[in-house]
Amino acid sequence: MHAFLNFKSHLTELFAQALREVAPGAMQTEILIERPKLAAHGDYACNLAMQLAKPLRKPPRDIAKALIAALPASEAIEKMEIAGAGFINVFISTAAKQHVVHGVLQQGTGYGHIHLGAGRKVGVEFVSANPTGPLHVGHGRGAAVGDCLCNVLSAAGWNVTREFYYNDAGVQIDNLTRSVQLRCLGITPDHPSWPEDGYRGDYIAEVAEAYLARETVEADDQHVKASGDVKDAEAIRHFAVAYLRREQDIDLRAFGVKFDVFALESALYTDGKVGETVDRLIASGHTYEQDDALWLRTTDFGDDKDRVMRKSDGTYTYFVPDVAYHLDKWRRGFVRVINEQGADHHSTITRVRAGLQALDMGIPQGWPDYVLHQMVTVLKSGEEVKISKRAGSYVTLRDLIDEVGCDATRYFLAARHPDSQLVFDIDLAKSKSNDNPVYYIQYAHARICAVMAQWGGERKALMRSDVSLLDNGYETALLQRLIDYPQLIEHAAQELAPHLIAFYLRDLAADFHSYYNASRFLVDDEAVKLARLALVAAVAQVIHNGLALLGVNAPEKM
RNA sequence: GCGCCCGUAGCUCAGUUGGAUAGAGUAUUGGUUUCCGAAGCCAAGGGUCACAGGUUCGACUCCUGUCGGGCGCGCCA
Repeated sequence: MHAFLNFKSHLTELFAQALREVAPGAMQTEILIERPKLAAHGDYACNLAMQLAKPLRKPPRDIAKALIAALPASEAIEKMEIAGAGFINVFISTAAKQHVVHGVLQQGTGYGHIHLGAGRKVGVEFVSANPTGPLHVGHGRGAAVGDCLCNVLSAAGWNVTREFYYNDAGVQIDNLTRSVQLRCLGITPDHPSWPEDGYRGDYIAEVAEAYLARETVEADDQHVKASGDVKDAEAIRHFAVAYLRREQDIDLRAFGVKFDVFALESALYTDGKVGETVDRLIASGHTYEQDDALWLRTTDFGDDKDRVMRKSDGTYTYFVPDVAYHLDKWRRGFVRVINEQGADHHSTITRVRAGLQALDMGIPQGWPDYVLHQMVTVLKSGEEVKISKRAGSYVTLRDLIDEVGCDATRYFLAARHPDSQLVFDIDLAKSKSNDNPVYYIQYAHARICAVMAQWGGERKALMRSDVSLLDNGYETALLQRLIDYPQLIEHAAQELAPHLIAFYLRDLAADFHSYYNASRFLVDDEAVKLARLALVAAVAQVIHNGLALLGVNAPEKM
């Protein structure tokens, strides 16, 4: 029954058979079944006839006629029409659509899960903030988009690993260490001796205080007890990193995001992966020495200039461990890796891919994939808040969660195409939160729950409902919307476009609200009542499933 | 100067490997509640899809150029 609900693939198969008969020589033609915008154009449309017009040298409408004649019979199809330049519009019988109601109720939270990924391993790296301060709005967008993408891929049948990579050594961590150490000594950022590139935020003082108080810090990936020794820079570094990692963990938990793997840059050095990568790159012949430095000829792989691997002081530039890290991902068996990052780091893409190609180990050219989100600007009181870590003035993810709530923040940050810049107006999100689309969707869910509570019956009774009674315009629109859901998951997973979930749910909620206002569910006719309740229960289920992908709650009351 | 992303209604944004008459929300205007939640519903107005060429049965979508905005261009990460 479930497979039969996938009308799109069903029609694709039927048209493939018709194509074999009508045009045996044009087998390579791709069959595209799409959903027309207008209901008058049917439930599904096929443009095959127009594509064949040229190779067959026949009018598209004639080809359409031949295709329809050759199309194998199907109970799902009520009628077909030839329209426009040669579209074949297919109308699905209402009876065939009605199966979706019981299908959704039966599958419950599993409805929408498909087998596209076939259990293959995909690694998704996101957030990957360095432990030098709290997470800001940009990290929030990464967290919302990345986590939703993981949920979508998981629903699409992929075996997903969520990964967080961070730099726990290097120049920025040295600055952090020094800043904490100075705070321990009572020196504040307004003091003349405060270093130019020191961290000025108040949270540095909190780290220093905790260190002096010999606190123990338990982050998701490490536990550190402070020695309190102000002279021990190494101890301060360990403690500061753990402390700020813990702060990030608290924010991420409040945001509903969990990681499976935390990868430390320092570990890539200590376990020899960086060294091995360098050796392999040298052996592959893509490196050369110049000006006391070791260079990688990334221009061989599409970069606009070669990149330094080992600086003249003997240390490596950041992209070397990055390549080592991705080699490690490759070896861990990820057939696919997706890195969600801010677009300001887009130049790393070419370098990492070039490094992997230069290893000469058979890693595919376009590996790994990237999803880049554009900048988030924050408006407060009508003015842009400049995000500057050093100045200590920026909007943290925690601020947003506290002020507008986790649900609204996640929805806002995930509901846009990652490629478009995002203006997060805090005052608007706060003061007009009732106009927020997330509440509109949650309201639909809560409304259905209220109706179900008032009815008071058992879900089992809904499974026995006579869904053939669902045939008015509101009902068939909802049926089709529910049928679309698994294909939405497929599309969102293929395009790496989690924002599509948000728009779908908005439309589904709108269809429901219209239905609600035009009909009564708790009517005297028992059969009609059960059928309608079954439909809206299915709608609530899909809203629940979709919101879960966004990481947003589906409350029963609000 | 070079590279990447973006430009769609007053505002915020969708637009499914190129499809039929370009869609939502918001704002504006009008209507809607003896009845399951009005955080709702119904309706109206609002467009040279930045601009100019090109590709073809067909372009918001692909190509080229121009203009405008963002980001990046280090032996920083």
